Amino acid sequence: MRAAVSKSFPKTKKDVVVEFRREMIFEAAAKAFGRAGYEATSVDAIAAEAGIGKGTVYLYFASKAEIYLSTTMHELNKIHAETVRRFAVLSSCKEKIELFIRIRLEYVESHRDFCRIYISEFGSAVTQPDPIQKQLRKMRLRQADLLTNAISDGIAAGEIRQLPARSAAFLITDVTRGLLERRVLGGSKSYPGEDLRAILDLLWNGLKGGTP
Amino acid sequence: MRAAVSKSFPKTKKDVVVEFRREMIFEAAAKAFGRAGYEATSVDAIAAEAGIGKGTVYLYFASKAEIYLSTTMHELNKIHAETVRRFAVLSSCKEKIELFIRIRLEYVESHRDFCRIYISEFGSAVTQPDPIQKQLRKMRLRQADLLTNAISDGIAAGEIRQLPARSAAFLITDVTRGLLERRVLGGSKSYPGEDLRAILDLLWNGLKGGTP
Amino acid sequence: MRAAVSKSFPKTKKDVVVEFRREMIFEAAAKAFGRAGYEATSVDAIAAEAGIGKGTVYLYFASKAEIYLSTTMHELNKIHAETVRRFAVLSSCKEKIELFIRIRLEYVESHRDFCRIYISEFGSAVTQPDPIQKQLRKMRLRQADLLTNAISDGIAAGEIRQLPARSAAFLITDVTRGLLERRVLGGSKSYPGEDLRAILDLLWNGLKGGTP
Amino acid sequence: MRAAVSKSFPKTKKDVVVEFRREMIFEAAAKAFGRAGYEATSVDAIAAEAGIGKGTVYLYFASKAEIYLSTTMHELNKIHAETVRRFAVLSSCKEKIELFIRIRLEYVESHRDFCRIYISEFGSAVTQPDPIQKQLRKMRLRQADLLTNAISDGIAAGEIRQLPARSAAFLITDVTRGLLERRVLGGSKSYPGEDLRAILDLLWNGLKGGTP
DNA sequence: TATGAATGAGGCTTCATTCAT
DNA sequence: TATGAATGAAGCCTCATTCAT
Repeated sequence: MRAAVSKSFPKTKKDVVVEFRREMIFEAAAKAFGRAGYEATSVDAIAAEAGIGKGTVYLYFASKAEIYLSTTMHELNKIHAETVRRFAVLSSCKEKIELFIRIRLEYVESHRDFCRIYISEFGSAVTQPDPIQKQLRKMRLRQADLLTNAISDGIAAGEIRQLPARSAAFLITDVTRGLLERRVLGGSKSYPGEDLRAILDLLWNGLKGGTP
Repeated sequence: MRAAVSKSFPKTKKDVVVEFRREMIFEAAAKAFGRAGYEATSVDAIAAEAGIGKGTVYLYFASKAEIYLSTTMHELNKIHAETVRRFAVLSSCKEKIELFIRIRLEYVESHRDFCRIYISEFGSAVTQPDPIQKQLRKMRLRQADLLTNAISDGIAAGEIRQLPARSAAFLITDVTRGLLERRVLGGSKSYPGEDLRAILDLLWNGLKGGTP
Repeated sequence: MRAAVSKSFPKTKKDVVVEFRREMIFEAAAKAFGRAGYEATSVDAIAAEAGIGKGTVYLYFASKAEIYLSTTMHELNKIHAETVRRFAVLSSCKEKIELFIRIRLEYVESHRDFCRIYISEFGSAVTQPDPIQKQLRKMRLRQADLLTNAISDGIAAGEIRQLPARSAAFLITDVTRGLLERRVLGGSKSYPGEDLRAILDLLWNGLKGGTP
Repeated sequence: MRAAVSKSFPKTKKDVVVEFRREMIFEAAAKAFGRAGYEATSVDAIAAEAGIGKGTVYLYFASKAEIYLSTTMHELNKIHAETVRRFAVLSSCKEKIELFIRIRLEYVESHRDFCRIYISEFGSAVTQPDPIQKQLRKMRLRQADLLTNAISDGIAAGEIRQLPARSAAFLITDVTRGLLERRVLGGSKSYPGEDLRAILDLLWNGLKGGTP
């Protein structure tokens, strides 16, 4: 039994292995869930994708629901962390909004598998088992908060007009999701750059506001 | 899918009965799917909700997937039709956009059960079986087209500035979905009116454009 | 939905079918459990033994545990009922004890399959899941009570000497179980009649008491 | 099974270690099996109880079934040996019978964990895999033989009347098991002493016999 | 036409056993 | 020698679908 204190620092070899395995499974699960969604994905499929035995999965996760939730949180945390990190060096609200969207677009490009989760689960949170739903909602709020803060700052700085920051933040997250969705589903024939530029332009005009 | 026109004119009594039964099942399915999502809803549950036998459901639909798709399309068609109908009497783009959103908000209020489908399935379309996905995508495009046209008209009329109508249309549909989602999930504590007004304001400013 | 009143009398056709099916499964379950015990018997095996599909079993029983408990109670009830019925025409305690044992011996002969449950589960009650254990214990007590009463009556009638009726009753049930066990496992080479006669003689002498 | 004598005289150090380890596991297994029965006890649980690795268990036992059988035999051998040892100093049959039961009652008190095995497995022997069953039956016969001999001696000595010694012996073992069972399951509210005295009295009267 | 009993494939999870370290 | 991570067979149970009535 490892004492509470030792927990943070001296990673035992076992800890490393466990972390490695979990990461492996995260990746496989992201792919598998991304392909078919929560219900339609079997634990078998995840194990196969990870190239390990089905039983092995249960050494690292207690249940299918936990795999799902952990995988989703793991990825969302990464995106969140990167957003926070890169926000730090920016001062203007405009730049932050653009970066917010751009990070997610990049993510979608480089994580074709997981992005489907990113997109669909925010949406279909409606139908998930309850504990999962709660967590997902929390993550979503946390994401919106990044923007809410940026916008509030922008308002304070006179960069944008007086408006309800939170509503604006949600508007941006919603639009971002739609953008990603069209990228992934290929519904939009426009070059992503074009679509993005148009969206940003619209957003920005909306935020800056029609000063008569 | 039976197009109303396609089959020779006089609807037989049988056709009427069939239509009636299907309608019944649509309603029940909307409620049931809305409660729990596609996978977690059993055909049994739908039959029970409709007050008929499970076997009977299969006389009117070939499979669970078909029930789902048909139900979804049925509802979306109703929304679409109403939108078209009410667009007809409006001329300004601004009014149309507002109406587009308002119709959907009203819908959510009066169809608490089905609206979860409306919301989640646009999102989780990503993870549906392929034929379902295709149909849903088509519906989504058709919906966006209503706005695209309205916007194009607005541009032509000089009501709003020159901008890619399609991108703007998608932006509106995405924002609308987010709005509904927050209504249903109760994540937003703001009065719906407030949130809506803020969103409309933002949209409109974005569309009208920053005339310096 | 059948009203509460109608429950006892007019057996619907469905009730009959259900009863029939349950009986079928009881029989199969008795055989299967008898062969291998609770844990080692699969629901599949029971279904196969009954000649029906696995899913069908679950139309009549909620779980494996319920099958087990119901089957056991069903059989034990039959034995109990017969004992009660045949006790009614007897007056002497001696006869009752002999009948008690004889009924169970007959049962073992004619129900080779279930008798293993009868025997082992009284014994291995120790290791069953809790709700099962409780029920089994109750059945066992009920069985012993039949004898306790008979013995009390015998004491009152001066037929046997003063002694703790309950302890004596348990002694008889224990001995009976052992007798059956040896019959079923074939461990005893003595003719059953001999063993039985010896046991009865011992019991009777024990109960009647050493008249000096 | 390693008979102490069979292998050349000088026990190697290895033999000692092996014996030690097996003993450790016996103890742990007795506790674990006693808690939950054969099927519901995992090898993991046994290893944990013994404070060793799961793999280690398999260095000393070939399978779970072997652990079970060995453990049971180990305990039964201890009881048997003690019975033999303490029988040696007694001459009357009556004393021996009383001692036989008393030893087992004491055992139950001091080995709360294993006693459940002692009780249930004689009973559920019916449902064990065959090789286990055979061994258990043998142990049971050996146990009964102790009593058979004592009774035969008693008859020869005129201490008790002429009767089938073997049947009487079984009767005693059966009654003993029942006694223990009630102790462990707590079904009997009578003080154990009372129950025991009543049983002994009954037995003795039965054996000594009805003097006409 | 309407029904729901019957079915069995398939899903999640556990656990005895093996084997590389 | 000791370990425990890895495995996959096997178990319980659900549910979409069929079919005899």
